[in-house]
Amino acid sequence: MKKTHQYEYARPALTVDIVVFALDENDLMVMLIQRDLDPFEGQWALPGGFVHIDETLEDAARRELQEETGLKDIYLEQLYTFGGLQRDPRERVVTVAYYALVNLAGHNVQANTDARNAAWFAMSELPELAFDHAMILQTAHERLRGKVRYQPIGFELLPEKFTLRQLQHLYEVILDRELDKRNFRKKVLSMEIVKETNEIEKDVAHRAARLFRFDKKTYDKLTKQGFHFEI
Amino acid sequence: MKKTHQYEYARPALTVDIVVFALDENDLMVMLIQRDLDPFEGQWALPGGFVHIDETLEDAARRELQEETGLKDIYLEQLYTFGGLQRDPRERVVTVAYYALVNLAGHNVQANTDARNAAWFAMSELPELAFDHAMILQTAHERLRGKVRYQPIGFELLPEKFTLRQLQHLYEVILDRELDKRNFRKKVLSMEIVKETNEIEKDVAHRAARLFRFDKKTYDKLTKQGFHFEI
DNA sequence: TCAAAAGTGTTCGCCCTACACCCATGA
DNA sequence: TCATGGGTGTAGGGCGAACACTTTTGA
Repeated sequence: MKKTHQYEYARPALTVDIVVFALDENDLMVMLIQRDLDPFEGQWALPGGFVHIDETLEDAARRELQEETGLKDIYLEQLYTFGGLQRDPRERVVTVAYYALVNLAGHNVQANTDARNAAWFAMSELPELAFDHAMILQTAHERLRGKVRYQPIGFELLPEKFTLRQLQHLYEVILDRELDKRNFRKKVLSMEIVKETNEIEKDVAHRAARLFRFDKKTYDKLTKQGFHFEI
Repeated sequence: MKKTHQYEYARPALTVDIVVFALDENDLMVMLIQRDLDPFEGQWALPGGFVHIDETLEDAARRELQEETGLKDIYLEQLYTFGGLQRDPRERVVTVAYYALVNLAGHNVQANTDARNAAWFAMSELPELAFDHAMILQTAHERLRGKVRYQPIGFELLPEKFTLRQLQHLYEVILDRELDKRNFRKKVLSMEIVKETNEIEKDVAHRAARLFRFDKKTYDKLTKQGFHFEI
């Protein structure tokens, strides 16, 4: 790196923080880390950490996620950059926040030894959060609510094969309102991006539902033709 | 500031860049600055600069805008944060991009002496841009196209009082398609957020159109009641 | 009186909504 | 056979799309 800076002023520190969402039976869940260092020692916080000089922002977010929670290869999207002056009591820290969506069943967080301080919390039963993480989490929640309706990102919260009831439940939890079963099915199936498999659910004490999967290829093709996903 | 950093690694530099949009008779315009320093000396670039240690990101964006273009008190919103490793040939620079909307008629850029290197360009006739600013501009353009349809931000590009034809033209330019005059008027007027004034346009060589204004108070009230703007 | 843009109404089809019953399966 | 959720059809209303003519004004 050349030493030809125009400005030699003090620089803010730069971090990433990640809001990881998942879907429980009944709740939207978020992954939190219990801090083992000051400040806010013992309090819960979003996973995250400093951006290294030789990694992109998304790389930093993925690295921190893996280190702190064991999660990898998951859907990740930039959320917003928080630059308030008093975010961190130690010094000026600007953080680029990301949000991630995972399928709870497919990722065993507890298996990772580094993740012993990580845990899932229901959005309705959150602990007090360190720093301004409550605000970041709220921003992420609003973004998810808004975006899930016009981008097919909800599928990231489900296993590869899912029932239409599961999909409907997902929207009901995120949008926080009930949907009509018949209308929901008609709408989803009329878009051709959710394809029937010939498998059915297992181990249920009643008629087993058919499993479907999201057909990304068809979605991409239709999108190029001007198709617009919307629930 | 206490000197208790956990990490003393090299830090990326942090800047802000701003995409300022305005509306000409026929085109969407963007404000660019001709660089007078290396790198990219003489090339056009987005206004922007380094974030000071004691100012928020938005404050930095507003300060740079005023210094470089003379624009102030305008609509400004965070766009995206760009953190690629090779954005700046000198060193690692992360930039928080904003976009701004201004009413061309209301802001005389040329009046500001510091803005002698600033100029408006039609989006259809852009010069080559410094750094990764072409990508930032493209991202801003996509955001504007997407957002203008479901948030009443388009009014920021018009004078306080405007004709429905002007408003329609705005949407036609940004969305890049023609709209039906009758349907457009019906839709806009059926939402009660655009109010008739009793003034008419001046100095036109034909029947003068009535002037309208955006009623933010009513918009906020309706929004609280669940109303959702959409064109 | 002409040119140029302002301003207005109606029909049609589609999609969203609301709503109730039969079906398949495991216990 | 019963309990549980899976799965389907239809009618009505509202909204967006398509479309053409009259009005007003200044030149």
